Amino acid sequence: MPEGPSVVILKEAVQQFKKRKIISVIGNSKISQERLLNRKITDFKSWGKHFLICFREFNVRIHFLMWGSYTVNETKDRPPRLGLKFKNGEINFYSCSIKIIEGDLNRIYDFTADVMSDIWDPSKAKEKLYANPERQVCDALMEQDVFAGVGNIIKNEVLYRIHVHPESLIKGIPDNKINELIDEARNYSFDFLRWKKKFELRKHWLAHRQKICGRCNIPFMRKQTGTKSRRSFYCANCQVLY
DNA sequence: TATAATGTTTGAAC
DNA sequence: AGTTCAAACATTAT
Repeated sequence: MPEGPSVVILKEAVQQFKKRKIISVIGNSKISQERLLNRKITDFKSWGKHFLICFREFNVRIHFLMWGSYTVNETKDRPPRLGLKFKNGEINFYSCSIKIIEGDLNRIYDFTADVMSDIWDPSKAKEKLYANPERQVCDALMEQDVFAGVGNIIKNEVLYRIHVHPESLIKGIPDNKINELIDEARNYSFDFLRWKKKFELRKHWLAHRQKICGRCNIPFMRKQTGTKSRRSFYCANCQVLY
């Protein structure tokens, strides 16, 4: 369930529990369950891939890592890591990482770095990119401090869209391409959101897990790239190595 | 059935 | 002391 747009979908799915009191807490997470019991949720927020349940004096951070999932008003056939019940329904979180964050979220998170945020700031992203000119673009795009919410699917699709080879160094990429990179990181994320809501995300993949380049009609490269060593799918012909 | 994969943190090893 | 790297976490589609 990982990338940023999926967390936005979750946030929308739980709006019915905003301002509601938790009447039961279950789960095998290490966090204190009694801390949540009888507390009212003030808001749900997200920062990149982080889902945040806000209370008056603290927050619960949920990270789904690679295989985490959730259900709303349903259960799976195994105990949740955290399950919250309300008078009007329930949310269950499975195989995720859960942490309490004390105090004000703005002290921890820079929401202008979240590609899905209303206050996303592309100029700050650009500064952060140029602060590490030797970095490969495939690593830079996945850097959560720069592009919070971007994961491997978005990385592959963005680089294909803008015809840039994943192993290009930031310092070699022309300035107007850097602008395109930043714009598409956000654009594609919103396309991802729209398609995922219609359960047709995969249908629109042009690079991720694809075998043939639709533009050149030749086989895609598939390689672990960058220091993060994540899979890149790219066309060695039409994606330029800068 | 075995494998690989939308991710991150931790702590050991160098 | 700073960097690198494997392990751990745990699910599901292919």
